[in-house]
Amino acid sequence: MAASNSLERVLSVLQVFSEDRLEWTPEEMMAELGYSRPTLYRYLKTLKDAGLLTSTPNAGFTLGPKIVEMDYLLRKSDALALNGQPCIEELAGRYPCTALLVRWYGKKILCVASECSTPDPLSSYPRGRPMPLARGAISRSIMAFLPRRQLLPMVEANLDELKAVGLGDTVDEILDSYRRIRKAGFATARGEVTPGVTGFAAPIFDAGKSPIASICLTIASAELTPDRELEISRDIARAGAQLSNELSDRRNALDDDENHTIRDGKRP
Amino acid sequence: MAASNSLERVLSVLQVFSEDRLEWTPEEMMAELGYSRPTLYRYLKTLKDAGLLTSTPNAGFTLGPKIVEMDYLLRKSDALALNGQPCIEELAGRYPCTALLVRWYGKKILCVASECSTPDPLSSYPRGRPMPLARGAISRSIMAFLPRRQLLPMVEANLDELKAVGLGDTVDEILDSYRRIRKAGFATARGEVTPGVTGFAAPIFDAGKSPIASICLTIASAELTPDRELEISRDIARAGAQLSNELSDRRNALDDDENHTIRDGKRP
DNA sequence: GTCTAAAATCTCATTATAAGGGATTTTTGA
DNA sequence: TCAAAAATCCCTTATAATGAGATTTTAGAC
Repeated sequence: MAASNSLERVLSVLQVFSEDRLEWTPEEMMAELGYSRPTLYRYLKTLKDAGLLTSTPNAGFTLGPKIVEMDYLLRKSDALALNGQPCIEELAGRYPCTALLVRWYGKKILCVASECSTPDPLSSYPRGRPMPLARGAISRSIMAFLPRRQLLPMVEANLDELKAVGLGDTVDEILDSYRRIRKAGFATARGEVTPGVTGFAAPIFDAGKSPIASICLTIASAELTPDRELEISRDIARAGAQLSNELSDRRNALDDDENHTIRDGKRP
Repeated sequence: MAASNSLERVLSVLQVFSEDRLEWTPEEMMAELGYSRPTLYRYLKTLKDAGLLTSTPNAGFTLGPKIVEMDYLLRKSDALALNGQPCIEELAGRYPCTALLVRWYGKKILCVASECSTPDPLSSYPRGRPMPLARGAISRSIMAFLPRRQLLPMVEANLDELKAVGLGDTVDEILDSYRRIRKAGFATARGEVTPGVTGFAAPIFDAGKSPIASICLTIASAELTPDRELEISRDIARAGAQLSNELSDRRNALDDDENHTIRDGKRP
C-alpha cells in the first residue's frame, strides 16, 4: 500500500531493508521510493538520529543500533520467552526435534525462541523469522482458538491456501476443522511447511481467552511412530497449558500490583 | 533534544520504551510526550501498521514484531557477528571469562554477540546491551584508533569521565594515553565497568582504517597472574587482527563483485 | 597538508498537510 | 445485549513539508 503521508513515507524507508538487501545507497532508495534528494536525506537524517539507521562510508545505509537495543528490551522482559525457554529446552531434550515459541501479532506470526536437538536441523526458524500465516500446525493451533469475529475474516482472506492444505472446501468446512482442533487442544501438520517434517503445536493463552502464542515441536516424519505421536501430542498440549497458567498467574499478579498503586495514588 | 518536526515526533514515541517501562497506554504517552489525543493515535496507528508497535488489549502498547524481524535480518547477515562467533567461543573456551563482540556506531557502542564460560557471570552483556562510551577497555580499544578529527571532539565531550578513570588530566595527556594504546594494539581496564572485573580489548577494522568494532574478554581480576595477562593480551590482539583480515577480505571480494556488475552494466 | 569529485545539506517560494477541539463510531468486557 | 472506554472522524486553522537549484561538507587521492 502506498504511503499517504509523511509519517508513512519516512517509515517506508525501513521497509526497503530485506533479507536480500540490507545495504542501500541514497541513490538506490531515491529510485526505489521515488523521493526527491533533499526529502530522502531529511528522512535518512531523522532515522539515523533515532538510531534506526546507520550509515557506513562507501557502503550506504543499514539498519541501526536502536533496532538491536529494542530487540534486547523485548527479549529481556518477554514473559513468554522467559517462561517458555525451559519448556522448549525440555522438549528438545526429550525428542530429536526443534521446539519453538511463536508469538501471534494479529497479522503475522513470528518465532521468538527456538531450541534444536538434531545435529542438522531440517527446517530453521530462529528468533525473528516470520512464519506462514495459513499453513502448519502453529498457525492452526492459534487460529483454532480465535473468537469467531477474528477468525472469519482471516479464513476468507486465506481461503485458497486453507483449501490447498486440506482443511476443507468451504468456509464452513474449514471452521469445522478448526472446531475439531479446538476440541483436541492441539494441532498437527505433516509436511505443510517443510517436506518430511511434522509439526505439533498447542496454543498459549495470556490472562484473556484469546491465544497469544503457540508452542510447537517439529520433527522428521521418519522419526514418528503412532505411540510417539500420541506422546508428543500430550507433551505439547501439557506444555501449552502449563505456560498459559504461568503467564496468567504472572499477569494477574502484575494487575493486582497496579490496582493497588492506582488506588493508593487516588485516595491518600 | 526536543522533536522539531512531525517525523521526529513520531519517532519519539519509540524512545519512551525503556528497560524500566515496556508497556505504555495512550493516556500515559499523551502525558509523557504532550501530544493531543488524535495526534497520538495517528502516530500509534502509523507505527503499528509499520509493525514497530503492537497493542495488547488492556495492556497498552509495546514494541512490535518488526523490531524482532529487523534484528533477525541484522544477525543473519552481520559479517562481524558471523565471523566473530567462533573467535569468542574459542576465547571463552580457553579462559573462565566472558568474550564479547562490540560494534561501534559513532555515538554508541553496543554488544552484538557474547559467550560466557563462567557459571555465574560477574557482568552480563548480552546482544543489544549498550555499553558505556568513555569507560572500559572496549571503548578505549576503539577510540585509540580513531582519526584525530573524530577523536578530539569525543575526548572533549567526555573529559570529566576520562579524567576520572585516570587517562590523564588534560586533553593532551589523554591523547597521549590513546597513542600508547594504539602502539600496543590493545587496551586493558581494571574494574572500570564492573568492580573486580578486568577487561582486555582489541579493535576490529573493516576494509578502511577506522575501527568498526572491538573484541573483548572480561575476566575476574582474581583469576589473573602476570603471565596469564600477557597471554590474554596476545590472544585478544591476535583475534582482533584475524577478524579484521577476514572482514576486509570479505569486503574486498564484495566490492570487486559490484565493480564487475557496474562495469558490465555500463559498457555492454 | 591540499585538492577534487561526490555526498550531504541549505535556501526559500510554493503548496500541501498535520494539528486538535469536539463529536462520533467502534471495541471490549460485564 | 448493553454500557463504558477506546479509537477514530470531521473540519478549519495554521503550520510545516516539499523540491529545484545552489552551496557546503566530507572523504579519499595525491
